Amino acid sequence: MEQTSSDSGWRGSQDAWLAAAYEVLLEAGVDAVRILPLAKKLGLSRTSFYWFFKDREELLDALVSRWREKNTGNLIKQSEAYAETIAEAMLNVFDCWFDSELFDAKFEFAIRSWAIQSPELLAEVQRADRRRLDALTRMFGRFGQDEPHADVRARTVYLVQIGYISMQTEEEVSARRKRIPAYVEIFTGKAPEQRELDRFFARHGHAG
Amino acid sequence: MEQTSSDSGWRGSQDAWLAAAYEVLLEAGVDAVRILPLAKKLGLSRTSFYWFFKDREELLDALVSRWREKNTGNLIKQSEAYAETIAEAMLNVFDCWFDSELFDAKFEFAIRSWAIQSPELLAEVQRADRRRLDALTRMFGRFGQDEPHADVRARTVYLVQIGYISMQTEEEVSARRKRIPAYVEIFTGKAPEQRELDRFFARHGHAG
DNA sequence: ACAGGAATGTACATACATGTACATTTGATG
DNA sequence: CATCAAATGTACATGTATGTACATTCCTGT
Repeated sequence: MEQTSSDSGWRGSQDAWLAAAYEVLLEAGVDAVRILPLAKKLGLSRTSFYWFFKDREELLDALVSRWREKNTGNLIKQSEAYAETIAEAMLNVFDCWFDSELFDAKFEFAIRSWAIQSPELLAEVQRADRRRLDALTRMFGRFGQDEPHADVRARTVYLVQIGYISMQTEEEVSARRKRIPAYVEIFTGKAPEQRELDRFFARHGHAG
Repeated sequence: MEQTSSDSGWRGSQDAWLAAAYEVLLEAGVDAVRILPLAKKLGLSRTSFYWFFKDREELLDALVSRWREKNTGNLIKQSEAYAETIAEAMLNVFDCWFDSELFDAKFEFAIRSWAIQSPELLAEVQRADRRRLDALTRMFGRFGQDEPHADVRARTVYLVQIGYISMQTEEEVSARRKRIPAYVEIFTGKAPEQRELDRFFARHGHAG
């Protein structure tokens, strides 16, 4: 069985370095992800890093892989989930914005900021954008929107979220929750039914 | 009279360094804004930089000032411009997204990415967000939206744009132009009149 | 044409990062 | 408990950045 950092007797591990790198990436951007500071953070010698990674680049690649595997897959899955109405479908997608297991917003922003200085990463981010937008467009298509409207509605939903992430706001969940009905109405052109909202809030463990 | 770089007999100038810094900031992010590379870019000795700026920080501050003065002011102005209908008001705001004199999207993104590693800058960006959102909310309020809807509509408009910027897409203007009617409809809940669109396109020098 | 400030360049001290070579310590296993 | 690979640490060579001191060159105005 594969060992994780916590139960091997050693202080360091590939995972520990990666976890530290992830934290720093989210808090301060790629350029702050440097081996020496990470070593200090972990209380390890800088050079033992090289036991787990060939060099800094390999660490950064590992961060990108982590992002790739998490965010895009779940968003597409949610936009393809079963729904009776467009409002319900919309709320399935909203799950991503309220469940950090499904979509890691801070990570997403850090990656996009990083892409400004890396053409390869930018290309990859744009591939992800296209896949996500396509999935959302198909969702609106399934509920009867014609092509141009489905496209622009998909963009609206997606870009509002990407924009929200880029604002780096720290808000109470309750404040964000209040906007949900209005967002659903604007995004889909139709106000959601109360029972649809109830189902959504129930999923997210809010008493009501 | 104040001299600008081009007509003083000197090769360097505060403006030349700032312009180079601006370019690099947009292309590669803050961490690429370093004096030595800038000097190479300008074909000057690194140290003559210190004639114009105390240190790197002063240069970075100048970049922030530049951003502050440009983007926020114009966006607010456009959202307060005269309009007969909400669609027309919306299109006044759209001016910003189609005229780089009014709003510098790449600059905006570079600043936001920078903010990830600078709490002071983040605070300033968030102040700007608030001012801009308030102006947009007031705009929707003037056209009869009640508070919660005006707020969420303002957010939708603003976040779509911030999200678009964050995608770092390079698109033909024509592709973006096609989406305008659908966006106006989604953002305001009402399709724009043809004459309103005509007025908009005329402003932006498209034959029709 | 020359004085004097504006601008540039050279040289130096320093800081912080990377990565490699090699020695040392640590922990699991027989 | 001895062994051996896993993990850590020390030392060194190198690269790239910063900022200061000081000398030099260049433009402008008289």
